[in-house]
This record gives sequence, structure tokens and C-alpha cells, in this order.
Amino acid sequence: MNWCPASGSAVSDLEVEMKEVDGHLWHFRYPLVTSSVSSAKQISYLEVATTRPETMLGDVAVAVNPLDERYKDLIGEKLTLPLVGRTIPIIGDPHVDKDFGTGCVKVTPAHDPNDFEIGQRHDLPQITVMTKKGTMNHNAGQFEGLDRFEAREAVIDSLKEIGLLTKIEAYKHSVPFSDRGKVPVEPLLSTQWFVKMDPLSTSCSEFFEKGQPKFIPNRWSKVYRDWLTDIRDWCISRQLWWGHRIPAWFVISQTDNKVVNETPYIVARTEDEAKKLAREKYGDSVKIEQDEDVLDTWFSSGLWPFSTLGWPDETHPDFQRWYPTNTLVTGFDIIFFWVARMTMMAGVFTERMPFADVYIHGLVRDEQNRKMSKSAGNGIDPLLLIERYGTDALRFALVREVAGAGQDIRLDFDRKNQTSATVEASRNFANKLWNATRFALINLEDQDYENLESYDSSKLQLSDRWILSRLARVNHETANRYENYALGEAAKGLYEFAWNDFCDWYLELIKRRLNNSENLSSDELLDRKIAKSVLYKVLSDLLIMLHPLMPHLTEELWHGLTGLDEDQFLALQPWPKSNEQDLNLDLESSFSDLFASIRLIRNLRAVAGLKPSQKVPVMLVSGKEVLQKTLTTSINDIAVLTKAKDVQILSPEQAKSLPSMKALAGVSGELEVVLPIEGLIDIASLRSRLEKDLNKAQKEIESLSGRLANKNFVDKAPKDVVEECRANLTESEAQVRLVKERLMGLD
RNA sequence: GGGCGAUUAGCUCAGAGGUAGAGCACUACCUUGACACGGUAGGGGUCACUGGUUCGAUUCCAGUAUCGCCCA
Repeated sequence: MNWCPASGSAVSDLEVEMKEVDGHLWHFRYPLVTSSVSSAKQISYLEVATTRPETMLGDVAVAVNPLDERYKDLIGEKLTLPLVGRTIPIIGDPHVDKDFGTGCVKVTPAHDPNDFEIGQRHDLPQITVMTKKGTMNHNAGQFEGLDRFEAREAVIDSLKEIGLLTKIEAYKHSVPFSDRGKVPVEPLLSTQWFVKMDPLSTSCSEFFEKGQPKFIPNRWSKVYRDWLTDIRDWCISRQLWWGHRIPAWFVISQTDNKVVNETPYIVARTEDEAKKLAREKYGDSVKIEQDEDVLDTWFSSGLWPFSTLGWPDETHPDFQRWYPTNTLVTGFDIIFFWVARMTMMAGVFTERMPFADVYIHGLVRDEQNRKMSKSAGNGIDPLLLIERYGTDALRFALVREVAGAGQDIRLDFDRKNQTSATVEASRNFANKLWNATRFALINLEDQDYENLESYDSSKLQLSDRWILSRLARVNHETANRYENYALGEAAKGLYEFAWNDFCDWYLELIKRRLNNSENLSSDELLDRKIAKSVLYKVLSDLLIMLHPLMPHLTEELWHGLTGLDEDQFLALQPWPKSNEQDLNLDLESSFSDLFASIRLIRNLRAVAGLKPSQKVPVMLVSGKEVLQKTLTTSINDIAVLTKAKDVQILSPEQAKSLPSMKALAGVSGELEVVLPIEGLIDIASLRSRLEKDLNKAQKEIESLSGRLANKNFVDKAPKDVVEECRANLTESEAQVRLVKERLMGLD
């Protein structure tokens, strides 16, 4: 059994952590008791090597490999144990490694698990030389009372003095440390309660074969299964003052009012029950005493999934309603400690698995990628981050980072300033949502909006239908992601939709339509009302979808938006309905084109160094019909979003018939943008921009035509890929022509 | 020793057999009637290395290196 001298308690195998330490291998000699064999071989001693000299006081034999030519004849001979004077045998055991150290192993069954096994095989005595405090006991003779590490030095010194210490080697080896007390564990002989694991793990394994529980990500299921397969009995006694007391009563009247190894015991639910059972068996004058020890906390924790729901009363409404549960969310570091213990207990006591899914998240590590721990003192105080950035910001930041299923999160954290750029980014997002909602509230104050179903859909503008299509898509994607525990992806998708689609584009697009001027036509009034209705719909859906990730903020904003009573919670809202008929891929693609066009105009303005306040005319030239149509329907939006004085959409033919003029021009795909602003043009920067475009397009032509020239590619690649390739080539070629024309026009 | 993960922009990380992405940081301009915790426009990568499969590999496979975790 593993004993932790620091906490004064037994610990289980799982609570023992192996650590590599720089130690020593001490070699010393045990003199042979003279015999005919030893005199014949002229051997007077055996040399053993150990990392723990103090245990030699409890040695009961020296073992050698029976096949070892050096020693096999000595098996059965006797040695004198130095310092103690005990005569101990030389035994042969096939588990001894001939090549390690001297090939002779000292055997201390009471203080080493391997030696214990050897002792069992050879029926050797077990001599305990230490107390449970880690000090030497009376069996240690002159060393009694010393701490185990002081005793080590004292033993070495004594052996040195009498000339039996022959060698000290530096030696790196694994030492078992107690998780609880952070000191080396002492293997001790002691009577403790163990749980026999086979029946428990067998039940679990059967469920596991049927896919229960399901691990996300799946790779952890292997860790779980391997542990169940190779399971060892579980020491559950703890000599601590907290925890559930072990329900075992010793019948002390049978052994002179003392608890010794032979004392019979009763296991029962209560003391009364134990007493009754004891009387039945040992007579009325029986005296019982409950074991002082408590259960390992993980034993109690293993009962948690059902003990919290009224079990063992299985008719309890909570148990009936909630058991088994859906999802356990936890870290991989306690798959053995807790998850497996819960499934084992549940398998036996409830004959079901306690949860359907086990979601294993990553661990938050510190800036040096270390696991945070109390003892290392490298934890990041969440309250500090919460105070600085807000609860939802921290929550969102962590969820957003966790994207790669179950990957660890390295949270950036500047200890000196107690800041985190990652959490700050989420705070900024929260702020963005807050302000977008503020914008909505200002515009929706008059309550002049309705449910979208009450409008004839042909009255909606293209931008309305575009954002509704995006909303439907995001709704669908997000629902799937939540369903599949892809929380990080859900967070990122919502972030992009909220910031880019909704705030950057849609809100900017509708500002024009929300104006409060007095004399609006009835069409304009309706259009304004529709814009408000879409605004309301998109924002409220967005808040609902974001709610699991930013519960406080969205709850607050949603109440502001809906004006609902405080006792109506966003948390209780159903998932917003997604309208499949809102999905419109063509529309989304033409809006991409529209946005690209607007960016091109803005870029040209930046190249020209135009002040934002400076309004200039814009001409858009394209031979692509679809694009022309998109641009034409959005002509007012383009004007607003690019600060254009006047926007004209022209075909290439129309453009040619215009009188020639000096102008700023750029090309993107098959769209040509012309800003007729003679005199304001910075020819050099324009040229460099056009040359950059040309270069890029030419490179692309090179790559595309190279691929298309490859017969294998054309024959074997999927048709649509080849088609796309051709289309891109045509477009790039057109672009090169346009850019070249423009460049010539500059001369 | 066995197993698992990671290696992509300065940093933290996504991604997918068909032209490399985000946030932060960086550069320039902008206090525009939601938001400077902001807006607009930009710069930045031989996707660790070596082979293989493939018309095509950063993506799939094998190996190598480095880092990390779990179990002995």
C-alpha cells in the first residue's frame, strides 16, 4: 500500500506521481557466512546496489538470477546483514535482472512492492523498519527514531566506517511522490480497505462496447478503455478527518476490546444495523467500534451523478426526471479519477451509464505552456480578468480558443500588467455588441416595426434578403456546432457574423433608410419600417444564439431590445427558427462582388489620398451582366458607402463613347472603376498599384494556364474544378488587358 | 520502453486534396449622429524536415527532428 507520511494517510495508485530525480546508487557488501561452496569459489561477500540504503535494515534475503553463472552456486548459502547482524539467505528468482548493477538484489518485502512479490514467492518474513510518520522504528536498532532521510545518511556513514561501502554512482531514477503531500510515497505493509475492481470494470466495459458513454473528442475513449482493461484494486481507506466514514464496524469484544488483524468486522448501512448483525453472530454482549478511516474522496465523488438526485430512492422525482444525464464536461486529467469511477459506480448501482456524452475540454495552461497548479503558483486568477474585462469576455475568450476539439488553451497573460490580449479582444466584441444594440435601440424606440412575416417579401430590399440569408446560414451552422460540441467554431462563426456581416455591412447599409426626415413618401415609410423589422429580427436572433457564450451581456441587451419583463429570461427562449427559404447563395455571391467593388473604390480613394469628406463621382464599368445588375440595384448604397457624389454603371461600350479624360482608375476581376478627378491624381502611387495588380494577375495566369496545359489535370481532375480553372483564367486575362490599358493611359 | 498530441504570419491559434485564414501586434489616413474597446485602406507566410501516393500535397501516408502530456 502507498503511504503518504506527510498527510499521514494511505493513497491510491492514481494519487502517486512518478518523478525523475537525480539520486545515487550505493554499492555495499554483505559478507558471506563461510561454507564449503564459498571457500571453493573464494568469494567472501556479495555486493548489492540500492537507491534506498536505509531499507537494508529490513532486508530478509539477497536475490540473484538462477541462470547467473557468477552466483547460481551460491543459492541457498547465507549472508550476514551488516549493522543488524541478521543471517539472511541467498535466493534465486528469475525476475532479477543479471545485467543491472551487480546482479544481486537486496530484498526488503516490507518496503518495496517488487520485493514484496519476491517475498511472497519465497515465503520470506516481512520486517517493517519504519513508522507511519516516516521515522525508523525499533527494528532499525541503533537508528530508531531517525527520520527516513536522516537514517539514509546514517546507514551510509556506518557502512563506510566498517569498510563495506564500495561505490557511489550518480543515478537518475523514478521516485513515487504523493500527489497529496508532495513527498516520496513510502510503500508500507498495512491492513486497509480495498475495492475489488473487476466486477465494476467489467460492467463498464460492457457498456463501453455499446458506445456508452461517448467521448468527445473520441481519442479519449481509448484512454478510458485501456485503464478499465488494465485495472488494479483500489485502496479506498484514508486516514483523514474529512470524508465519508467507512461503514465497517469491528467486533472488538471478540479480541479483547482491541482492533487487530484478526478482529472480525461487520459491514452495514448504519450502526444499528451493524449492531443487530453483530449480535446475531456473536451474542448479545457484543461490542462494536466503527473504523476510524474515511473513504477516498473519489469514492464519494463517484456516486455524485445519482446521489445528488435522490438515490438510493430511485422513485425520487429528480432521479426519475434527470437520470441519466446528457453530458459530463470535464478535463482529461480526471478521466481515471472521476469519470471512470462515476461510470463504475453507476454501472453497479443503477445498471446504466450516468451520462450519454463525456466532453473533454483542454486545460488552460499558463503563458509558458505549463499546467496551472496551486503548488507551482502559476495560476491565473479569473477574478482579476473578470474585473478587468468582464465575466462574459473571459468566458467567450476561453470558448473561442478551445476550437480544436479538446486542445489545450495557452492563455496569454501579462503577469506584470495583469492583462490578456485574448480576453481583451473578447471584451471589445462585447463592447461592439453593446454599441450595435444601442444603435438599434435608438432607431427602434418608436416601436415602428413588425414581424417580418407580415410583409410581402418583394418589398424587402436586396440587402435585407442578403442579411436574412446570412442569418439563416449562421443559425443552421451554429445549431450544428453546438450540437456537436464544436464550441470554438460556434463562437468564431457568431463573432464573424456579428462583426463583419451585421455591424460592418448591414448596419451601414440601413443607416440611409433609417433617416428621420419629416416628409417621406409612403414607400419610403414602408421601407424604413422594413429595415427596422429586419434589424430587430437579426439582432434578437443573434443575441439568442450568442447567449450560451455570453449569458449576462445578451440577457441584458435582449431585455433592452424586447422590453420584456425581468422574469422572462432569454435563457429560456427557444432556439430561433431558421427559414430555409431565406437562404440564397446567388444573392450572397453577388453581395461579395458588391463589397469587393466598394472596397476597390475605397482603395482608389486611399491611393489618391482623398479626404473622407471629399465627394467624387464614380464610374463602374463592367461587361459582366450579373455584376452590372447587382451594382445597379445597389447604386444608392454604393454612393453612401464610398462617399460618391454620383455613381454611374456603364457597359464597356458606353465607357468607350465617353469623351477622353484623365482619371483615377483601378481594376478588380472584370470590374473597372474610374474616378474622374483630374488634377488630384498621384500618378506614381496609382501606377504602383496597377503594376501590383498586373503582377498578381499575370502570376495567376501563369499558374492557371500551366495547370490547364497539363493533359492529366484536364482528364483526371473533377469537371467543375477544371471549369472553374478556365473561368478564372478568362477573368485574369480580361483583367490583364484592362490593367494594361490603364497603365498606357497614364503615359 | 508503450501510447497520444503539437509544429501554419512577429504572438496566440483556426483551416482544408484544387490561388493560404482569423484575432492581436504593425503601417497610413480618419473624433463620420452606435462603437477610438472604433472605422477605412494596407504590409506580412517555402504551412518543421525528408521521402511516398496523386493530374495536383501545406492538407493523405511513412519516416526524421524538436516540444509537451499520459502510462510503465
